[in-house]
Parts: sequence; C-alpha cells; structure tokens
Amino acid sequence: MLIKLQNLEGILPVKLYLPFDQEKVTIIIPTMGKEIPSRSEDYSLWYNELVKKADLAEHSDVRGCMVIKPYGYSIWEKMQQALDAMFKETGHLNAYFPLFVPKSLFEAEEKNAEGFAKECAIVTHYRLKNDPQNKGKLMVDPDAQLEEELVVRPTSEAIIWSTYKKWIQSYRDLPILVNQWANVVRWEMRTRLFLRTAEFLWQEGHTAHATADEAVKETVQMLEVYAEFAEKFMALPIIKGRKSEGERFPGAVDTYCIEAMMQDGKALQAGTSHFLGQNFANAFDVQFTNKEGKLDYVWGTSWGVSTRLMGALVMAHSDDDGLVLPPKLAPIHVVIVPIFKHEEELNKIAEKAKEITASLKKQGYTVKFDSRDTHKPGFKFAEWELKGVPVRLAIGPRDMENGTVEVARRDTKEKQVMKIDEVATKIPALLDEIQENIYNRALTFRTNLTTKVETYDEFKKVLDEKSGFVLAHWDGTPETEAAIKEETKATIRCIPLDAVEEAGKCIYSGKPSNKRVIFARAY
RNA sequence: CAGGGUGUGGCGUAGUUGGUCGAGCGCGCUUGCAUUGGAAGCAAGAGAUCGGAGGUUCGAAUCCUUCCACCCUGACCA
Repeated sequence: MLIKLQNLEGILPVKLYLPFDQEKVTIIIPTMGKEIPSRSEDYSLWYNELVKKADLAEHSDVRGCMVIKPYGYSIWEKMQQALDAMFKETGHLNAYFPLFVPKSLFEAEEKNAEGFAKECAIVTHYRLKNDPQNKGKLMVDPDAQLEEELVVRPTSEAIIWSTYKKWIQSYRDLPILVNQWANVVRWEMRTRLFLRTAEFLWQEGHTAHATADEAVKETVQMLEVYAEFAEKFMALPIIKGRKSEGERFPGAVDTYCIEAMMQDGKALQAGTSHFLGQNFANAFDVQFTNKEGKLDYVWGTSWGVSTRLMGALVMAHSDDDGLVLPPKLAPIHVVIVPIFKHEEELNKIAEKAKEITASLKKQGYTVKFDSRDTHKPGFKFAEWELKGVPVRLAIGPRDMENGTVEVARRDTKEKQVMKIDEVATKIPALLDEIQENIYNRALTFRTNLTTKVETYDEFKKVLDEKSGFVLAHWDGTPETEAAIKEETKATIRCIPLDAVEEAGKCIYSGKPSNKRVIFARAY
C-alpha cells in the first residue's frame, strides 16, 4: 500500500509507505539532492558537504589531495588578486622558485628541516620502465636512482636563501622583497578539504634586509596586510598576535599571526608572518658588506597565507542553506532569475536583465542572468543560495508591469521590492551593506564566545561548555603551555599585540603574569 | 600512524542468521508532453561486474583474508 502525500503546506514531498504485510513501517522522506546537513547536527559533516555541494572542491584520486573546482578556484583567484595588489603596493615583486629542494639544502637550517622532516615527500628516482614480471605495468627503474634525493618543498626558505646568497653582496642589493605564488606539499596523515590537504596552494613572501629593525618592520607590515585583507575582503574579524615559543614556525625568531574564530568556536590561524632573524642567512652563509665596510649576515622574513583561507571563509559565514560569500570575494555578485511562462516573456525579461547587467558591470560588478529553461525559479533560488551569491534579483511578469524587481540578500534572506531604475544605485550600496553585515555578525559571534577566566577550573569549564576564545593569564613557560595543551587540547593561539598590561596569576602555575593570552581549541 | 566506523548506478540509501537479490527506493540523468513568484507535474527510459583483489561454498552484496579510499577520535600540522 502506498499513500503519497504531496506538497503539504509547502513541505517537501513526503511519501508514506505502509506495508501492512510487514512488521516495520518505513517512512521515506526524499532528499532533494542538494541539501546539506545542518551545522548544529554535525559541524564537520556540514563543512565537508557544503564544500562539495557548492562546487568549491572535491577529493581527487590522489590520497589527501583535492581538486579545486572552477567555482572554488574563482574565489581563490579573487583572494589572490586582492592580496597580490597589496603585496605590490608594499613594494614586493613575484618570482618563482623550484618545486624541488636538494636534500642537502633542505637540511641546512636545522630547526626548519627538523620541523618539516616528518611530512616531506621525496623524489628518489627519475625514470620508470616496463615491468618485465607484469605485462602492461610500469615500475620504478632501479637504475635511475638520483644521486641526491629531492625534497618536494613543504616551504621554500631553503631554496630561496641558497639563491639569495648569489644575489646579495652589498647593502646596496638590499632589501630583497620577493613573493611567490606556488603549491607546496606536506604529507599529512589526516586531511580535510581546504583546511589540511597534502598539497595546497599558497603565497610565500621571502625578504632579506640589512638590519634587524627593518626586517621586524617588514614582518609586522605584512601581518597588517593580512589583517586588512581578512577584515576588508573576507569580512573575517581577526586578532593579531605573536605565537608562543611552542607554536612558532621552525627556524623563525618570532612568529606573528592572525587568528580567526569559526562558527563552532574553534580557532583557525589565517595567516602568519615570521621574523627569521639571521637564522637562514647563517645557515646559507648569506653575508653582505654594510655601509661601514664590514661583513654582516642578512636579516630575513617570510610570510604566507594558503588555500586554507577558503576553509576559513566557509566556516566563518555560511549557514545551513549554503555558502554566504562576502561580496568582495564573490565570483558572482548578483544573479538575476527570470520568472516566465513563455519564451516571449523570457525575452522581454532578458532585455531588462541586460540593462541591469550593463549598469552594474560598469561599476565593476559581476552579474549572472540565469535564463535556463530547464529549471524552475525555486530550484535556481536554492542553487544560488547554496553557492552564496550575495544578491538575487527575481523579475517576473508582475515586475515587468510595475517596473520593479524582487531583491533578496543572501546574508539575512530578506526580500524587498525595488524599482528597476533604482537597481543601478541601490544594489552597490546593498552589497557594501552585506559585506559590513557579515563582518559585524562574525564579530558579534566572536565577542560572545570570548571569555575571560581567572582559574584553571573555570578555564576547563568554558572550553568544554562554551568553547571559543579564552583569555587567561599564562606564566610564559613552554612547560605550562604544553601541560595545558595535554590536559585540555587547547593551545595558545596568540599573545595579542594589543593585550592590556595587567597584573595577574597564571591559571595553571599561579606564577605572576602581566597580560592575558588567547587559548582555544584550534583547527 | 593507532583506535572506531563506513564503502551498494552520478548523489543519498534499503538489503548482511548466504539462496524468491536475476539487487529495491528517492534525487539526479535521457526522451516526449506539460509547467514556471521557493527545490518541476505526467509518462516512458537509460544507468550497478554491490570499493579492489584473492578465498570458502552447489550458490556471496551478505562469510574469511588482504589491499584501497573516506569519515570520527588521537598524535601532527598552515
């Protein structure tokens, strides 16, 4: 027996199967294919499904590696464009260094090499041959072993500093301000789309300076660039800070970072900028003659952000209906969905859409007119919401009569009716408002999930019951940090640059402390 | 890498004391007609060596061995 109940007050179609001849009663509620799990049910499942369903990325046939799909890559390109302009603005130029690093170079800076040793991919051979035992198959040619193994770069300091040695003789050759957009490989045990994959895309800036002071200024400057990018473009509120010794980049003297909070209360490092001191100059013997005619080692910095920012973008703003993209990074700003019965009607609407598109395009916005007649409007609405397009315009016969459009914003789901003539002026303003709104929403969220605690008990309770950032006093020792991490899984995300000086006691050891640091569980 | 889990047409799944399963269903896909203001209605149709390889058996999606991938927890990490 089959009872079919359909479209009950707008609910999804429901079919009730009542097999009286069986003991069990099965109720089947068909899913619509594009639906994603809710955040509250299973946050990480929500994230994974959203990334896939919104066409950002998918798993590849290579373990731990992802395919970034065109829509996802468009967003990354937007990020690249914005960042690249900022790098150029601050005097940097792009260059490209090899993917492979000879092992001897790689191991030159010991701490750095040690830090990455456990997750390096290594090239040992340069040729395959037909397998005599196994027809049609290939095998590594044992006669084609490399004299020196090549490390696939997990980061490029080694190859770059060995090159800088050739470029630098005098203070007149400094500073060197270079950035590269590249892929790197870190052989991760556990991977997640965008957040942690074996191969990922990033940019890495590598600069060389005559003085420590100048290098530190560069480090801080690039941190500011990242902070500005995160807040202005990604609408992502961040906290600028320095890493504790335990969380510092291997090979760096000082690591600065921007830390963001995701909707599940976990922290995510969104960018890092390192003051390398003279560590790499020492390791690669990069010396220059200074103005006084004396030899000195060069001071370095390096800084980077990766496709991990894509993960941050998703986890910071999106909701159960799909992506919520900040207009400044959205590949499509406005989608126009026509509502029509006949082709004739569609043509009329298309004309209007063309006008609207032209007026917005002139102002630098990307507009998509979704004229597919293979899908109904409701389907399109849901689809563009899933993809996070900030503004949707719907134009139907009624609108054509009244000279109006229906405007829906993705961030709040609010709809309003607007005069068509006003679209060209009001939509840009609306996009700005959306950009601001999602930033503010994320900031409010973070503020609500930021807690000051005085005792270790309180600390643990907040972590378990509330999550988020916990501001607490710390005695500054790696031992305390390690113990807290061991017991609670929370790490020191950063020592905020704007931390207020205040006398207090370390929550763990009770020793004196003069400012609070940010603890959180992190990605 | 350790512990746990999962793997069935493109996606989500039913089915696992071995045999009416010669694998069912929903979404998606194709064709025709219809429709279009929130996930398209009717009809017909295509699509699966049940993750791979071996094995047990008269018989395997179902049992065994092994490998692979993904998910969760841990260690590690941007």
